[in-house]
Amino acid sequence: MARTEASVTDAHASSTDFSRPLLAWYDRHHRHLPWRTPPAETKLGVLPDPYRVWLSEIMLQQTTVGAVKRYFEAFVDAWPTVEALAAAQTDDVMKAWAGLGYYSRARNLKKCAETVAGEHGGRFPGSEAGLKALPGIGDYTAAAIAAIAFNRPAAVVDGNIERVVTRLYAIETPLPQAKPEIRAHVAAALPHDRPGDFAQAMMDLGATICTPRKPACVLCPITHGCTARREGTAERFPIKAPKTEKPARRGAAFVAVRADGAVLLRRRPPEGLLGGMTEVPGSAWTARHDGVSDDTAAPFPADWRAAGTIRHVFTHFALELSVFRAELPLNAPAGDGWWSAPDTLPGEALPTVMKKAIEAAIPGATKKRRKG
DNA sequence: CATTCGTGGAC
DNA sequence: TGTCCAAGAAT
Repeated sequence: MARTEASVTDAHASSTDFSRPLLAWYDRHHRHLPWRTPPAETKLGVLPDPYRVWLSEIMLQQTTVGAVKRYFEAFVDAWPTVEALAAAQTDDVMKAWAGLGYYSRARNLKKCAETVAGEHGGRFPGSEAGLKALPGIGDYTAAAIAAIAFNRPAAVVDGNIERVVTRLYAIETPLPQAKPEIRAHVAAALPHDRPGDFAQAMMDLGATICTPRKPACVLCPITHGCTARREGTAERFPIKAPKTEKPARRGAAFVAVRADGAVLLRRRPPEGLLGGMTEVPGSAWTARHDGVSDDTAAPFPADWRAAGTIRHVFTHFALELSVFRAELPLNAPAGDGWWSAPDTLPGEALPTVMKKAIEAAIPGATKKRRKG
């Protein structure tokens, strides 16, 4: 059944002007986050430190607020300014990032800090174009920093805002096709007095009310102009293209344990999967099964013994890793890698899949001990 | 425009 | 256990 002309007109007229009720809701119900300046202060003209905004935005790319908080605190403790981060050792940055995922973000974070410190006098550009020219900063992050840290009228569009807007206007076009249309709606609604609060209000709304499943429409401050709400179809949006299934890969990992408990590690290539991170020696990860149930792929001859199998799911494939363990003498060579003692192992730049492999061979070896 | 790039929590 | 997916960027 076709929509009446009156309902379309009404929906459009009320939806384009949702910024005021949204901001009023944000003033009362905003989330308290370590990197955020609350609206009571932004309304007085107090803006957050661009360094902290940038750091949080990079960490929050495809990553939940809950996971980011600890890392954010650790980073600002270790490196309080962009100059401090620029002067840091890249390996220390990778170690601090270990476990957060998408490690190209950490590599670009360091490059970006060096550029800002070295070529911009330690100050982040305030324009979207200037920000987007920096490593690791794309459309979303440039707009977010411009709006939040500099109060520039930038149209911020993240996953939350895509969901909110596609529901407000019942946009049937699938993502990412619908992105320009979504951006136009955001730009049309943008309140020029509070662009930073508006962006954060939209994201808070998406994170706490306009959620992917079971949205709390009864609590929504802009439900009045929402087409999907009126039609009872909120949960259908946003429409997304079907995703391809993940292939399986297999491989072997070798945990060499020296007589003093040290473990043999090596560095992965700087680009690509887990680029620049630390690993134990292992085979290639292939779709085939050969050479993973025995020690034929071992980096050197030793008394390799099966220590179990671990599974880990990456973004685009699932991995099954056969883990082997061998005891090596104190004078065993490290080759291209290094021996990491039991007290240094937990602090290494080990991605989660590698911690799982080491844990299979040496339970507890990668756990960080609490002081005291 | 499609792929590649992690991880852990929610349901 | 499986599935989705979270403040996306680079190529």
